[in-house]
Amino acid sequence: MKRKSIDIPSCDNCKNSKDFFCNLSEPEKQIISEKKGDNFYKKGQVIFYEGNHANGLFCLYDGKVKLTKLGKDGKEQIIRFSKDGDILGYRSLLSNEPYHATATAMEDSYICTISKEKFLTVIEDNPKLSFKVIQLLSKDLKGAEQHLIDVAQKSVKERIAESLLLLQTTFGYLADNRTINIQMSRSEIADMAGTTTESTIRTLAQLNEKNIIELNGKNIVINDMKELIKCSNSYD
Amino acid sequence: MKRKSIDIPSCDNCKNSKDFFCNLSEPEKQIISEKKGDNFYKKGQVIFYEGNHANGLFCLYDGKVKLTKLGKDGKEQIIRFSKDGDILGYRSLLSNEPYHATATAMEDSYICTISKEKFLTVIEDNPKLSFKVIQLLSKDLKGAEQHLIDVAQKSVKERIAESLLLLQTTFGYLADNRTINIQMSRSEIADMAGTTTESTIRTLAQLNEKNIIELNGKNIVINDMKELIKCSNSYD
DNA sequence: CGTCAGCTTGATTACTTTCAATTGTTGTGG
DNA sequence: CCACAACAATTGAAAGTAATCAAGCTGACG
Repeated sequence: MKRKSIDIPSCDNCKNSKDFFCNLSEPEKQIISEKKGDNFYKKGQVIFYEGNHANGLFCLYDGKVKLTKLGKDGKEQIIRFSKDGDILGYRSLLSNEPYHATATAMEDSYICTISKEKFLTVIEDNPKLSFKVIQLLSKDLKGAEQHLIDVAQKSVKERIAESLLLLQTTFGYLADNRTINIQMSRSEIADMAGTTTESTIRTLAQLNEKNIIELNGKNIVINDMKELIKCSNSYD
Repeated sequence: MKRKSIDIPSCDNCKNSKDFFCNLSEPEKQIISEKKGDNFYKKGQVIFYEGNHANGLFCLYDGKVKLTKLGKDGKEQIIRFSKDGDILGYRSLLSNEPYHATATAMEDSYICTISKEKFLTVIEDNPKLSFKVIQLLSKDLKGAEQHLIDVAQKSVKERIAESLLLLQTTFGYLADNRTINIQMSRSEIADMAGTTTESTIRTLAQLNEKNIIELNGKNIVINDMKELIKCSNSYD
């Protein structure tokens, strides 16, 4: 099994210390970082399953994760992504409910685990951390509601364009500044846009035809961002 | 203008004191309840508009409210409902963003307003209130994600059935224990299910045909709950 | 070099929307 | 109280969109 060669996780390098956990006092940081579990997840490996009980918080040190929910006839729907510096699983943990979605590594990832107890200890005495959680939830909720309205009202073509734009804003470009920095199968893109693999393929082919995007296997290059936005019919 | 004859709002009778604000100390309750604005909203009246700046928290004493977002070509999408004892507008207030949705009274309603400053003062020193907010957001997020997957994967018939079920669980029945306790136009139901008015009418007619529901003008009676659930293809 | 999974394409079918026309309801002013 | 206007609900027919089904194709890998 090949591993990405990255530094071994340390909270000092972790983007989360600068963001989510930035308001922690030194003792609090100690509590969080000592004896945290840190794990390597291979591409495709599941971090937690929808319906399972939540007993920890996941801290994404490096990698890319998709959150999916099972829908009608077992069809998967991608509801959100996480990447370096994101926190995962805080919602189920705080509302004391089972995970509502399944988290899967989209590429080899390093993810640390913070136990429920430690996290709750720290958050109880730290209103600023609560506030961070509120902000995260607000952001997720806003995203979910926007996604909802997109799926409800847009055509397949518009949803595919929208999905590509979301992938770009979420994961950015490769070094060439043109290729979206994530590889997904056609069926994963379909799960994201809420359509079928076949329709996804046809739509991507159309966009390729018009030189709006360029397809290199699983790499997708955005040639004409302006036109892609127009295709997505964004109204915000 | 006719008004529903209800008691004038008092925090003592308000469901929110027993729920959202239940952990407040007496002095805190004083701060919140003194000089709060309380207002009557006529059916159809807008409480706040998408895009406007948030400067207060709304406390729904009595009534029913729909939250809508504008989508493609100005088509409305209903994203959520609020009713007696619900809090509105906390998200935009806490994340210091403009309202992301428009709130409209679906029937005559009494809604109190708590100023931003007062609310922030109280929440800063009250972790339990923060936690309440986190729980509300979690619940909304869960609902939005479920709604997303429903709209993305279900047929119009399933979505209409689902919408009726949601209306029932949200607003309950009238005294007869069979009629859904809310009146909506066909186009509002369409905005909820993410379809057109015509399709909504046809689908409701079908359900009526099969004696699963009964249509009395704007009143909808659920005759066969079991079958309606089956129609909605609920998988949870 | 064969196999398997993912990708692609075409044809057909099913479902929804759209458009147009009609009927029904409600509120208002005379 | 009636007539009218405005809006909501309904119905039918036609057009469009996307899903489904079936069949090749391709590339990675043992």
